[in-house]
Amino acid sequence: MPTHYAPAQVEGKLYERWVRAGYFEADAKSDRPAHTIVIPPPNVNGSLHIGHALDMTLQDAITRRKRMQGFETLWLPGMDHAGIATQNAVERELAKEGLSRHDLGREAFVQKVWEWKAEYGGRILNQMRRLGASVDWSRERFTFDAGLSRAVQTIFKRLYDDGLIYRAERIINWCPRCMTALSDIEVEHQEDEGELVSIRYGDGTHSIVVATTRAETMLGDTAVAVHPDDERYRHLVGVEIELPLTGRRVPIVADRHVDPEFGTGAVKVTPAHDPNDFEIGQRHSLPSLLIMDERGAITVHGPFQGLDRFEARPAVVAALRAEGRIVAEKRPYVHAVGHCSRCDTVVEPRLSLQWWVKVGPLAAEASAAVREGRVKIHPKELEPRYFSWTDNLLDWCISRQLWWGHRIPVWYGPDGQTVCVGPDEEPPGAGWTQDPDVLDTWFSSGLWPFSTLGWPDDTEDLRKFYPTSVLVTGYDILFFWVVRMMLFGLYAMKDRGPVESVPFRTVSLHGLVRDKFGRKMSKSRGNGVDPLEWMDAYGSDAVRFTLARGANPGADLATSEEWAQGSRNFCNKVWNATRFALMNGVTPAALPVRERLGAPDRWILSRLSAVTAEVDAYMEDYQHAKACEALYHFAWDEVFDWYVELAKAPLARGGEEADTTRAVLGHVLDVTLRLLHPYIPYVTEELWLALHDISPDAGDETGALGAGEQPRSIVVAAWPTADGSLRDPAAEAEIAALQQAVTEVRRFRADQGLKEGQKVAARLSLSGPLAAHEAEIRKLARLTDPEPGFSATATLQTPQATVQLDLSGAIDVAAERARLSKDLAAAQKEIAGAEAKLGNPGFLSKAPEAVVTKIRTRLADAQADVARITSQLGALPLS
RNA sequence: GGGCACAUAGCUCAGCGGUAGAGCGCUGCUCUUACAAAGCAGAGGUCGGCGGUUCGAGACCGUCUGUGCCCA
Repeated sequence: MPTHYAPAQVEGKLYERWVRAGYFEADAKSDRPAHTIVIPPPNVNGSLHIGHALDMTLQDAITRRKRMQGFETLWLPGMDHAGIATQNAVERELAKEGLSRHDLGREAFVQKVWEWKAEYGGRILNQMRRLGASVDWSRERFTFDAGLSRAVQTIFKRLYDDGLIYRAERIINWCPRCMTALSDIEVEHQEDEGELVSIRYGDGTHSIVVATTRAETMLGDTAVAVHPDDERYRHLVGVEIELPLTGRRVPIVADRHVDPEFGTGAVKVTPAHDPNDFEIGQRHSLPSLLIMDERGAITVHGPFQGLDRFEARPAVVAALRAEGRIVAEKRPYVHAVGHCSRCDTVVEPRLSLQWWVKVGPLAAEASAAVREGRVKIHPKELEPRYFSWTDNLLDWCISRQLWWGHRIPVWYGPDGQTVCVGPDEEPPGAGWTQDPDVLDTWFSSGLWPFSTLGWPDDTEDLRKFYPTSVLVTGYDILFFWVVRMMLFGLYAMKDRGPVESVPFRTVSLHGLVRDKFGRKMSKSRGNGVDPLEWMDAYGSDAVRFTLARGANPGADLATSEEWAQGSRNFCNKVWNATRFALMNGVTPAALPVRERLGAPDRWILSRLSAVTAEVDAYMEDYQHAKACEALYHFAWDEVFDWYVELAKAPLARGGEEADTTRAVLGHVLDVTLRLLHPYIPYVTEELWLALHDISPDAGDETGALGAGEQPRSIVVAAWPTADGSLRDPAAEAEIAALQQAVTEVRRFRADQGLKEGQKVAARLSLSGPLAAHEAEIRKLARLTDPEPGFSATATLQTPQATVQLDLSGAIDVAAERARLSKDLAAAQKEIAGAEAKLGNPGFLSKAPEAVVTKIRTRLADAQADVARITSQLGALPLS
């Protein structure tokens, strides 16, 4: 075995072996209880970023533990078709050849996208393999597959027939670059610098000043609105005034939604290009004038026709200025502007005929499922965020003016008829045309927890694996994807009743991965990290451990290359500790009877039992950071640093004692590797196979294990359960005293500047159970037996040990005095604190008995420390 | 403007009513036969400010200041 773990040499080999053995494939016919996770489907055109790596690591850890626990585990992989992003990508390709999708035509273009997908799509799935994701590849799904498309058509038809999908003309978010409608959540609001221009409308008789950041929209104004109680304008309500540049006259209307405090208290009303203005228009039966085409160019006849909206804006302002209409200008004026989340183009609100989901009744169900505890949001602190969405959802615009996506299954007849076609129905014949639009990608990924299992058919998979057990995703996805799945799952599965219709029993939310200073990763900042580069440099396990170790529920995690290095170091430590064991002939064996175990054995087994219980509880509660932390410290500090050091002597002595030590070390390593496996699967598998003397190349791995069959991989080895009978407080106290004595001597040696290898003669006086450990203390503290002429030049004390040392010369009295004085001060402070409490009648009468006892013990210990340290100080030479 | 978080060691974060913790970084010393990707030892914090509740407050309540996020 090499002295360092080399991830690149084992990862690929092991992953292939796992897949070949079928460990990750779920069996719907199994009678084991199911544990299901569906992956939040990444974009078909995406590649693995650090956030995916975190999300997948956590899902894999959960899944691997459940698999080891004997659940029939399904972790289902797949991707979504990412309508806008994918269409954009292919259009960019076409543009290089000077072509647009319109040159190809709809059918040929969609075919082109499929070809593109076959060639470039799904890169991320291979990257998941590298990460070690134990997904069931036989069940890989794609939102645009035939089966999932059938699910989309089915639910569309049902919702349509139930009156929950309708078509209506409303203001939508329009992206003039993508040339499609967007839903509210696909719009990102950013603070942009713009201008606020105040314009005087009207003429000599009546005039009014309005302010706007979008001056060009005045071409589409059909009114000016003021608040009905606004004294300043009351006399103008009902009057028609001149709209500059257009030759039109528009009314002044009174509307309660106008804020009289903002600006002049009068607002221009452009019903076709602003959601609030549209509402005002509806209330006052105002006409709506569309003044731009789909690319955002002005369509109004006159000097501005054909100008892009951003060219038209200054042109309109200039024209107004020429007429003396500009009353005030504020520039720059910072305000929130909506941008397309796909291409960052400024979104244009636009009156448009689109398809909508009536969300109200569905959202009420989604809200109730969480309020009634049928679905748990973890951590609970994020529940308000969930409710803030489900309780305030507006109707969802689901149609997109794209070609890549599920086409809306609605046909229009020659005489204005409309028919929605179900999945097994024939479309109507000649003279009918299908709606040209496609559905929002989220419409299909909202079905993911059941469409992937074969819905709408009543499949074995669906019966076995739905509802899914837990959904693991970032809190930033809560409001769109999670809520969508809740809406659809509860609706599509309602026949199963309230408890069984939920898409998942728990939503486990993690945070965002940030840089080492806690800043958001971004392209402009250049602080993003490529998880693949880290995998190359430090191994997949190191990347996984770094992410899992930082994953506190619902909280962002800062990460940096140093921490990946630290995780790599940890993996290497595990490697070398196991390597040590193997070099000493350790193999897992039955634990010897208790009588044969020494105190170190009983101590480490006791700790193992405690840590097993702790880690198991943390993982059950999705507290990965804490589970990793507990494992890290147990493995490194306790097993590798102390137990392995204590094991060296008995191993060297040989005989039955060595056999016992080998058995205990083998057991502890075996369990520790299994506990670590969900987080660092590769190195633990490599070592576990070595420990069990199984060749990974033998090809003798078995899939589902039969009764009594030995696992040939840690992947299917049993998850450890804590053996409470191994708990041994006495042994823990005994080893703690040993550690205290050893550390005290080491500390003294370091303070005195003694070389590490320099032996020091010492006389030990050990009390209680510690008396049995003189040899261990001498070895670990590098103390030799006193020789004739021994002269104690320094004396060290711990509660159970007195160590006299012969340094054969003067010691550094000042250093020792400084040290002892510091300890003395600490002990005295402790006494003062304890005495203050015990002298307080309120404390004695009101504090719980256990706390009072604890303080009394602490006082006594501190008093003993003061006595001991004082005597040590007194014994020091004066100079 | 509305809402929700968060302020603890140099950095990033745990702790959430009864002795201030971790990782990294830092300071010494060591190639001690698993590991220098290591070992040993150590330094470092009036837990953002001010009030309050309590026998007792990083922890609970109020308030101020600062930061972040979501929505408008």
